[in-house]
Amino acid sequence: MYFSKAFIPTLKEAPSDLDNISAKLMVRSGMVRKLGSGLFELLPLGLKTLGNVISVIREEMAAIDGQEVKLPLLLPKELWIETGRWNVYGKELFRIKDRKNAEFALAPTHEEAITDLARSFIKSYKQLPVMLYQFGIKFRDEIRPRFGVMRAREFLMKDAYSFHTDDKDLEQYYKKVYAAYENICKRCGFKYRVVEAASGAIGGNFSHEFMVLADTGEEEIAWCHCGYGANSEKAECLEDIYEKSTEQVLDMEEISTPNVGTIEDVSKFLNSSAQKFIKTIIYVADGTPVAVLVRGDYDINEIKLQSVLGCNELELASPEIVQEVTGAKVGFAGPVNLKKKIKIYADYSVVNIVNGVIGANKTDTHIKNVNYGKDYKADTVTDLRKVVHGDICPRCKKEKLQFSRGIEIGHIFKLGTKYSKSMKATYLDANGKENLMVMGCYGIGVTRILAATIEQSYDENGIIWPVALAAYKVAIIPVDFENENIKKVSEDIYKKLREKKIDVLLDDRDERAGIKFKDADLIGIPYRITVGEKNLQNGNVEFKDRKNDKSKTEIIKVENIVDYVVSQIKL
RNA sequence: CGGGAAGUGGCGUAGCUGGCUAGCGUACCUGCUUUGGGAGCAGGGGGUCGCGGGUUCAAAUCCCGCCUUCCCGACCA
Repeated sequence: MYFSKAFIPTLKEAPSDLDNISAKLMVRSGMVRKLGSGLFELLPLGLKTLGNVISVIREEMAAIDGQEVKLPLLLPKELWIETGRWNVYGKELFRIKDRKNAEFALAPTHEEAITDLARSFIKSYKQLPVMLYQFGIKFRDEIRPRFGVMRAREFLMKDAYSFHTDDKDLEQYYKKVYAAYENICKRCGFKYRVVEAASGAIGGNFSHEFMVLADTGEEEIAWCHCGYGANSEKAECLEDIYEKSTEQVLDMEEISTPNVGTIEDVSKFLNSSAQKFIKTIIYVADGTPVAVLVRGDYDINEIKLQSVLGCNELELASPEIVQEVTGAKVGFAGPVNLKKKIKIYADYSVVNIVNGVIGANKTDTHIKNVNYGKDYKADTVTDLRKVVHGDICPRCKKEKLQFSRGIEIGHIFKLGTKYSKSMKATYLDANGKENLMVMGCYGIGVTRILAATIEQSYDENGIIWPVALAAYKVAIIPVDFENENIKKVSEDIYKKLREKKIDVLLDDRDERAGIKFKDADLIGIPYRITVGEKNLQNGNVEFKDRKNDKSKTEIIKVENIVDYVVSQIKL
């Protein structure tokens, strides 16, 4: 492509409504334009780069027998009613009506559609396993679109779904997908980490996230040198790490604590530490209030709680409900003498507290010297808190957990029969018996990969694309395109590289060399050939790797440059 | 949804407190000079100052409403 004919509107300054580095660079380099909050137009350069990401993914999917399909974006409500997600998915689901007033979902994901497809054609165990995937637009009415294309309301996802006869077969295939995803990460040049994750609204009980490491990432990863890694919202806390104090167990005593509701206030008031506290929080799970206990210096992990409760909707109880359940204002709840009988869920951290402090379920009153077993009991004691710095790795139980930030670019799930059950997707086994298909699903944020790559690979001049993803692998910069000799040599190199099937951008614009260098750097073209008068007099051109400092260039003979570039690209 | 900020040529912005020719940088067009890391000079085109209403002789500026965007907290590839 000749630059003068290319639609690559680069900008010197980024528009002020962009927040992070990758969004700014994507807009400045003319890859995308922002149309509205969470809405981006892909321009030729962006689409061409995205195409390279798609090619990489497609090859890896083909390698594990994935077959590509294309499903509608407009999905009938009925399918979503079948799985119950029409109601569960919430406000994030775009819902629209047609002229007949029939309702549709703008697809945020495609489990319903694919399961419907599978059940209509797959009848026999002989047809299994099968994996179908697509590159499809997804719509999600995000609470807060952010970070350019990383959290957009409309984005491109590669979503894959596999169908199996049983768990064992799924397990084997899951491992293959895992490996394919690792290949994709490697080919995109990512520094990444695979972590255990919570599965959220998609469902299932087992999943892995592929995290691209970047300080600007939205996710926090907890990991250990022993190999353990988990999304911090999923990372487990051990049961037996809480020492039991040897102080003498005392009897409960009510104390007046007027207007001191928060843990901080009460510990000051009692001259005690937050570790003595049993924080009691009232939640409403699918309409039913529950009490949740955690040690005062920890926080409840709502994702763990939701999974323990097995509920669809979980929210903090309103002050009215707290009043109704405890008989006191917010801030004075405790597990002893709850006014209304509700289930109590306790985190491991509270059990060993000796002579603890709790709310008395009476406004402006606390109780001290509370002991588990003697004074109260929970219905369930389990892991309910967030991990914190200093926690021990739950796997090796030796080292402290490390924390990093990451961008989630892929997520793979073992769905089991969650969807095949609700949608009655069955097959006949060798004995003629009907069974539910066992499913897995596997997503990659394709547009997000572009942003994630940039977050990991840029400098003060712009993007540095890995060769595999770069829209143009080589930029040819004639210092003066009016100069016949320079022009001839540039065009000659251009032609020869094109013959080698290499994408090249020849900057034939009537601009000063400085502008051409700046644009090539901004766009992030991995290799640059500069054709200038001085070097040409000696039969040379200049070669530069974008990754290197600008002073670091190589002088190459004109007749060797094409082969040299080809050898560099293959490296 | 709650809390904060902002909307002025393509992009970045000044002007708004204290109403009265809408300015600067950059980008764009023309010409001359320049020519290896975002050149200089001269000339030029482009803005219903987010939208609607109000106050006023007069509104980018003051008042009311709406819309949009961004930032901080509950979703997820």
